[in-house]
Amino acid sequence: MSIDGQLPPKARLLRAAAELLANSGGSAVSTRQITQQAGVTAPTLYHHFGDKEGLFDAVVAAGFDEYVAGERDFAPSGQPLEDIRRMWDNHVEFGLKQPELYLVMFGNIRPESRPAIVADAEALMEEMFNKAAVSGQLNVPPKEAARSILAANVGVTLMLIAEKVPERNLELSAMTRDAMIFAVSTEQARDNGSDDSGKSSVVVAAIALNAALQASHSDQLSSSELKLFLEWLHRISTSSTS
Amino acid sequence: MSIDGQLPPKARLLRAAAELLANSGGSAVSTRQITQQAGVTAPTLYHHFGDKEGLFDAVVAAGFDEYVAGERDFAPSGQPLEDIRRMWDNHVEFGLKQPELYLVMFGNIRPESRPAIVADAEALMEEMFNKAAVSGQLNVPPKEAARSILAANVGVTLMLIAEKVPERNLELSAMTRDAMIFAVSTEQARDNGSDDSGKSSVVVAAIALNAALQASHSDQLSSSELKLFLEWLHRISTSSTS
DNA sequence: GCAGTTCATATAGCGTTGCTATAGGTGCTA
DNA sequence: TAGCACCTATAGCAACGCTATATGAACTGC
Repeated sequence: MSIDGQLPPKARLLRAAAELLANSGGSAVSTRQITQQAGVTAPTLYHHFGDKEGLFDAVVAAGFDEYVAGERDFAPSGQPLEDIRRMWDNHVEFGLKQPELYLVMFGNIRPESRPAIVADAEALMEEMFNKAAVSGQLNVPPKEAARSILAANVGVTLMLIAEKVPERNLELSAMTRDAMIFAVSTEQARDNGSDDSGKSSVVVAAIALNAALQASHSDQLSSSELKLFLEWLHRISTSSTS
Repeated sequence: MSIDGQLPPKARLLRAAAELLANSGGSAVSTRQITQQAGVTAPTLYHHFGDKEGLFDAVVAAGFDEYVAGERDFAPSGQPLEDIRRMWDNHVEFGLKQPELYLVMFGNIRPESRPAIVADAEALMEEMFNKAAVSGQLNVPPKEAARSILAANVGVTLMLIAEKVPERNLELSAMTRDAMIFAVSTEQARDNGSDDSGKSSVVVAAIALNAALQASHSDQLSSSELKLFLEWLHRISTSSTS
């Protein structure tokens, strides 16, 4: 199962490490696995990459190029905030598509040691926020906005990765994304008081009622009634959120 | 350097693990270190805790108690959203005070394996959001709000931990916190005379929901369902919930 | 008081990990 | 051909998580 062919050992090591990482399923990947799959022996790895972390950094660098490509490849829409929204989604998508690589990049956290890649990602996002700031759409400095959004973006992505696939709910991402972007922006489209105010008041009321019922051990309703009742409330409160 | 004294080996192991973890400075802690410092041998560890992760889980459980104590120990201000704000700050403070322990609790992420502790923390926060929902201060379901806020809270805390101490800027936390809380809240609750919040809100919410349902041609429910539903709402809203 | 049982700890060692001291091969320039 | 970098392999070290096995201690039933 080794990677034969004409590639030089260094490239074979990179490729083997990336493949094993992608298929590891969360368990650790050993240097012996990597060198065996690459068809080389241990000293070759350490000659080219110094140590295991060096190899992983190199893999991450390649992964980051892919990440950056995803972050840049859409045409600027002229609306920086819309671009940032897409940046967020690209970030989450990248994390869910390659969770192991993402975890090496963003999940390998140790106190007071900030991976260079985080700074790079932050710079990428700050660059985008600068455009928003130029057009007066920001109410906080771009740097702060980028740091804040990236932190939330990483937090959401990590939480989604930790969840089992069938339970992953991208609403979490969309909601957090919009909340954060709105918070740093100057747009005031919050309360239009227009048509959907009726709808949203249903939602608010249903949510409040639902919570109140769960809080008080309501003996107004039998348990089976209550169950159905709550199910309806849930249907209402989740169906009409737009 | 071993922990002598009268404590049973199990407690000594827990204590040694917690101490070593707190002083590890980010590097890994081995079972040999732990057993040596505890003054026992390896099989004792595995007899009591199964494996290394079991021991760490036990340490985390103790750490979580401390975390929960921090999250609960302030008196409810009567303003749930204000309490949530303090919850957020407690979370960050806990993470910065004991980064290694925090990383074991919230930073040990693997795909599709969600640590039980995350679910616990989420439940704790959801509980608080339920109170906010009761007083009609939420515009999203409490569960979604809790997940979203917790994700952002963890993301911010991890990012702060990764930064070198002198560069840590708590503005990042405050800003993200307020952004998230604002986003899930119904900002209208500001000028409420807070009198009619609480238990009677069941009635208020039920009435509001009732009116809203009748106003909109709700096609979420069938007509017979709606009839029964409204009957229940009537029962609830005309009786006093304890 | 004594055998039987269970719990708790120790001795010794297995297999794997990341990594390296040393040496040998390969291809280039002179 | 000689010399010199560069690259790779053999073999093995120390540390890791973990365990098969055995021994001691404490309690139970008769």
